[in-house]
Amino acid sequence: MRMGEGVEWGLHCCLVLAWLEDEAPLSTGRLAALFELPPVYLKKRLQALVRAGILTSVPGAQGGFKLARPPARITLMDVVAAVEGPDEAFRCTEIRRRGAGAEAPAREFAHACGVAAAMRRADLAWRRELAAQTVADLMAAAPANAPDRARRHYARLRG
Amino acid sequence: MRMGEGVEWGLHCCLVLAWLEDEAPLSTGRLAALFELPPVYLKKRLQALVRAGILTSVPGAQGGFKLARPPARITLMDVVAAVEGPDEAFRCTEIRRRGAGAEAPAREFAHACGVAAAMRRADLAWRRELAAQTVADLMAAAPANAPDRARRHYARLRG
DNA sequence: GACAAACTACTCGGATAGCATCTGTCCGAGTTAACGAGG
DNA sequence: CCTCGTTAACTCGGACAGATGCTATCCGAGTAGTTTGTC
Repeated sequence: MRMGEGVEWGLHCCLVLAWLEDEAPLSTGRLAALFELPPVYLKKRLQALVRAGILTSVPGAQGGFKLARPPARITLMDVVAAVEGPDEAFRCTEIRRRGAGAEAPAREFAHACGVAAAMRRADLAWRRELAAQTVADLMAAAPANAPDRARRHYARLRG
Repeated sequence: MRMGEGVEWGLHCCLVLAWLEDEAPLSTGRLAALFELPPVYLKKRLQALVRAGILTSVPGAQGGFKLARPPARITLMDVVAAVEGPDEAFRCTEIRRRGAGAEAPAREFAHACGVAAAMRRADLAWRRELAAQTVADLMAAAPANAPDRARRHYARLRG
């Protein structure tokens, strides 16, 4: 059970986009250069964030990406769901109905499987924790000089 | 980010092993027949539970698997970690050090990356919820006649 | 100098390989229980 | 009746294909800003 690296990329990109909001929009190439990431593949991931309504894309020359709403209103849950998909990790295949369960009365399956319910409880706790943290919180936790460093590095890319 | 079906299989098998404790050990074939699962692949997953110390295997004729300790002392976290591996879903690749971060002083990386810390917080909430539930809790939540049905179905397999 | 057309730079979306992991199967080695032969 | 060796059933561990999803790249289509050409 492993999470793709697109989540890490997406969150760091949201952070940079929040710091360099006045430089917006930032192109894929510049954004990729800030973290030495493969530009084309990063673009694919950013497009997922656009589809989810977290970023907006500006086409044309000097185009790029910018945040669709203030950092305080972008939760980590939003980004994870956008990149990894909305469905939960555990998928119940209802094996309780197979084999020995085949002869059980149908009403016994009216309520959810106990195993699935337990896994769902854990999944909800995970989602609740992700939804409680925003990109603004990440900005507050970052080193004080990180924004300036990103801004300088970005200016060098433009020059 | 999807979890393999081995977790579902493992939990249901632990449940059956707890119900039919006096019939132990249960062979892979019989256990697989109770849920109509591919026997050989199920065995591979059960071996993972043995390596984790959740089950014990009895070799030889009339051999099979049984619980290594009482159901109340087997948490869902134990089973998930045994089947899916112990490492957490989010893996920080330290992209903060690449590109713009390359010129930052080394001491800035002494504490963990904010993004990784946030994801870790959610992961811990997930693990805490899994560790708080045991196989005994699953037994209590299951339908009252499910154990008897499993026992009858199992007796038919032996006959 | 003003306007329009062509041009450039960029993004979007899909199509396409390469790779890793998950799913599933097979086989040989080792272990135990049951059975049978011999004393 | 007891003992020992053989047979059978089972598990363990690893080795080996197929399927699925993730990583990564490329190309054509569309859009906005810029440049060039014409009046």
